[in-house]
Amino acid sequence: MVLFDLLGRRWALGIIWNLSTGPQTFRALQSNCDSVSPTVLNTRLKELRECGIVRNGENGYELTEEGEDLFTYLQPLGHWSQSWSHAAKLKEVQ
Amino acid sequence: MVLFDLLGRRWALGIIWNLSTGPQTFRALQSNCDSVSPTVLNTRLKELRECGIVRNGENGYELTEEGEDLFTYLQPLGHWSQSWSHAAKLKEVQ
DNA sequence: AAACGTGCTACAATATGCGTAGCAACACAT
DNA sequence: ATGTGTTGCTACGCATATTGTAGCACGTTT
Repeated sequence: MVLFDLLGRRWALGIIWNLSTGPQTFRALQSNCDSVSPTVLNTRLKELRECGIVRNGENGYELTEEGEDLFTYLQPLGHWSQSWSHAAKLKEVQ
Repeated sequence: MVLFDLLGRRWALGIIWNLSTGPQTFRALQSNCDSVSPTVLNTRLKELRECGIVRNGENGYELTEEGEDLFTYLQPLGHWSQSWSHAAKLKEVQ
């Protein structure tokens, strides 16, 4: 339940998702996340760092081993969301 | 990304998680979610219903087929979170 | 009728997020 | 050394979201 509290905050999932493609600078991450305000981005990064999911490495922010691990469990959601948004759009049309 | 926006709202994940154990009444769900305020619970339920993840059935609120499907992808996160919170606690001790 | 549980709303207080501006530190070129 | 650029990040005021408490309207049971 603690995990849901952490992930159930705005942009937490998006940040992890974006970092899965590789290390990014603060600003790059910001623009990739639909221009989140730096205030929130910094807060989320701080939380995720404290939980050992993200770290500030050589090439900017990146997922830790635990973060990568978490992402592998998160990835299936991406596939599901595609078919889901597809079905949702079909319903809109009706 | 739309999915992350939906799930990245407070209690959205918790609601789905709780409903996975079976249908629940509004109030039961509320007390199981750490006494969320009814305002938020109702808002989340409305959103989740509009997205076809949750519905109001005979025995109270329950997951739709799509909701159940989503949960199967969510479930591995529960396992991961256990080992993760364990590791996190170990770090606190240090 | 009285008592209960149901889903849900109203309202004020608080927390959280957003958007903009801008700082300090560093790199590099002029 | 002075400008120019990028970096991570903070300050601040405003907007939105969430919380907590109270209570309504409805149906069922007593």
